[in-house]
Amino acid sequence: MEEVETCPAQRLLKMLSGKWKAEIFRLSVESPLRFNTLLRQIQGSNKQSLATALKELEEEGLLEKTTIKLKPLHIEYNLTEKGKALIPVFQQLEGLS
Amino acid sequence: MEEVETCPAQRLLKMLSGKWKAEIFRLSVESPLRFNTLLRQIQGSNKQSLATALKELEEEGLLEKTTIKLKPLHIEYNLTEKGKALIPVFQQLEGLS
DNA sequence: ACAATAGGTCAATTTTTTTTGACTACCCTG
DNA sequence: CAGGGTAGTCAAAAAAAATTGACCTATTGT
Repeated sequence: MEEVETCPAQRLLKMLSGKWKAEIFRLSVESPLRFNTLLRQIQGSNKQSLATALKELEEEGLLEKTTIKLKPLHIEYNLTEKGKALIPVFQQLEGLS
Repeated sequence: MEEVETCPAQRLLKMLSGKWKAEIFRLSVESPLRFNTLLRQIQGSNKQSLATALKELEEEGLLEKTTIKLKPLHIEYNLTEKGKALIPVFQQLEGLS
């Protein structure tokens, strides 16, 4: 399908609007995320959806994936600077809810 | 389906993320909107989608519908105060795009 | 060695969103 | 009174997003 891209905020807005993204984002502000922990934290979600959401947030440059090579050897997702720049946007949205 | 509503920004975010909403919003900042004009302005859109988007934006309290009872007798959609409060949110989003 | 945990992928299905086309009804102009 | 503009609605179809269940690999703990 032909994407025409008129409004500059549209793409970002659409990317953020997936069913679990806002919640993932909110949790990422509190602490680094881990996949299975997230799966347990967000009731009603599922692997596939979380995997897709995390990948898209990563591709958008809002989260970054790090392999922690010590002790239990796991993966962490952290907010990037661009991600942190979105915090006030969420706060404003919450203020209007 | 059971909606659980965890993140407060989620509902608003989802409501704003429809395919044509950002563009409708952007145009509404410039001037009052009229249905058929919008249909011509937003290439690729269609009646049904615009009607749905306008209704949802209205229900959310971001736009208000007014019947202009003079001259050509038509309907206008204008940004409400709540709608105007969203302008800086869009600006921030555009800044990050 | 065995089972559990972590972090996923894939294909198929279901649900939601968007689009299409047909159809209304009310003015206004020539 | 015919044609055009305005502002829609409705049902059906198509497209996109979300969910399910099976499967997979690697690392740990016992």
